[in-house]
Amino acid sequence: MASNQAALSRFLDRLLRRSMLNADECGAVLGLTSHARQFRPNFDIVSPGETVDHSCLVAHGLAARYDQMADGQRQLNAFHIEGDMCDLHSVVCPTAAWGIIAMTTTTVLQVPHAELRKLVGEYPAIALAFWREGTTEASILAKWVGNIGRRDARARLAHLLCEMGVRIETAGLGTRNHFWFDVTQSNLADAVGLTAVHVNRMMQGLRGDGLIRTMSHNIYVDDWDSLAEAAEFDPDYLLLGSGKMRDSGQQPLAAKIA
Amino acid sequence: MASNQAALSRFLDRLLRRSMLNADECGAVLGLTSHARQFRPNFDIVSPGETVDHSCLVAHGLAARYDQMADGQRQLNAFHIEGDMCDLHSVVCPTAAWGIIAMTTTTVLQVPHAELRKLVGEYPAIALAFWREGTTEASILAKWVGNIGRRDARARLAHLLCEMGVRIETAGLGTRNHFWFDVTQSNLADAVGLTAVHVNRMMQGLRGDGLIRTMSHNIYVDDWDSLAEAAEFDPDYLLLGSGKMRDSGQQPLAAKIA
DNA sequence: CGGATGATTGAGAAGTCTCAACCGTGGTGG
DNA sequence: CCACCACGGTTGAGACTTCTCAATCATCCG
Repeated sequence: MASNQAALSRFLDRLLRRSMLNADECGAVLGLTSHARQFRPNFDIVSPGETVDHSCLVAHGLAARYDQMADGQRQLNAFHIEGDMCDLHSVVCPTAAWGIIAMTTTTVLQVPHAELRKLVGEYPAIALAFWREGTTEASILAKWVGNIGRRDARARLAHLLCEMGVRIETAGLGTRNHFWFDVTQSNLADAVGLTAVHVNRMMQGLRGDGLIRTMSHNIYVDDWDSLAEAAEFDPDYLLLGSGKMRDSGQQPLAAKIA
Repeated sequence: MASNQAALSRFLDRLLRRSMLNADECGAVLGLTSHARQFRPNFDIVSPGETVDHSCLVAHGLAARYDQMADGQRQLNAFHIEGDMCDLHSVVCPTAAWGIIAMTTTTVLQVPHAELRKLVGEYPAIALAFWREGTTEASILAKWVGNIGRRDARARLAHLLCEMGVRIETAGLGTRNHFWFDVTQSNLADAVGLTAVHVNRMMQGLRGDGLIRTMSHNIYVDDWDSLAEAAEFDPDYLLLGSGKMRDSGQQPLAAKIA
């Protein structure tokens, strides 16, 4: 279970990025039991409409949440990197309309809802930390709505690359200037609401202008500032700002220290 | 404060639609204190990036959450009808990247975070109900991503009208066949990622095909089935399904009864 | 070597945007 | 009470982005 521990530790790190938890609470998170499962690329981790009794922690690989259209088209609406509990909200809403799919070969840890509910019941600060994670998800989704609704193809792609770069860097899995992002151009198209053909041309544009290079699913951002400018990227919506909160004390950290 | 009570009651109804709360918990929600404020159309209820110490309950009117682009373009990513606490997540994330704007003349009740935190600390079931509300928001946002990313103009508008119809009907503020929706075509455009001109033509199309009629911001849906079909509308994502949950018992209602 | 998958290219079609004008209505000031 | 103004809805024409379809190329793997 060594690898399970490593993944739980990543998950805890993610929680601690936005919420303060004390030693007991951290221990409780690390004490979660889980069952590892591996998924091949393009296989469903959770099928649309499925009712689940566990949440999925991405231990290795890359997963995405998606919405399926009647004509078979697909729209991705989130990427889940290592340490993300992609299904955390299923604790309170066990039947979701969306599905979760493995982008690359992906190992997930299935954590029983019963255990998560127990945590939430025993530690109010964890309940609020989980709620805060959900709010972060919503904030990212809202940004995606704007990105897809109001930006052209080039900016959409640039924005997605900026987001993934910052998230991966924050999670300690790479840097914003070089990270591993194992998606096909067709997947990218499904994420930004474009066609694979058009994504191809726009990526050529970004490469041609010297903003990025791509080598076998490694993204090298050679000119971060220009990429961020093309994307109108402002990381505030990732809610990584200073306001880390301690909920048992019912006070923001800053207020508590003062 | 009679009108404040009415609004809190609508908010409680909304919570009870997806979560089971006992008499104490209901009483606690209804006992929230609040300060009413009125906003004229197109005025910010919450400005982008603002840090707030209260949440906003829409008591009368219509509000929308939005993302502002650098060139002044705007993308709406949610509508908030009467009884919606549009800012509930600000309890755990007081600084949001988005703004909230009044669509029509709107009265909101500002509820201090301190009170909401107290509720959440005292009643675990309320904490989970709030988390569940946030999850619902995220589910709707995810659907919007798909709607904007993967559907054409006509379907996007049809989907928005279906969503608002069902939400308004569920909230008891109208029916899906006739409801009040006080937005300009320009607002609609900002919601579905189109141009006001194109929204105009598409609305003419929906009217011309006999699906809807519009009269001074009243929407009459004359052919719901066709509208839903044009939209590929499936209300599951609104999470209004049967699975109402009682969280103190840590069991879904169905399981508890069984 | 053969086959599969993903990236790339080209050309024409379609959907949506832009700009500019005009119309209808409700509110306002003289 | 009326003229005027502002705003929102409507229309037209041309431009531009993105899509569609189909073919070719490159790489990986058995």
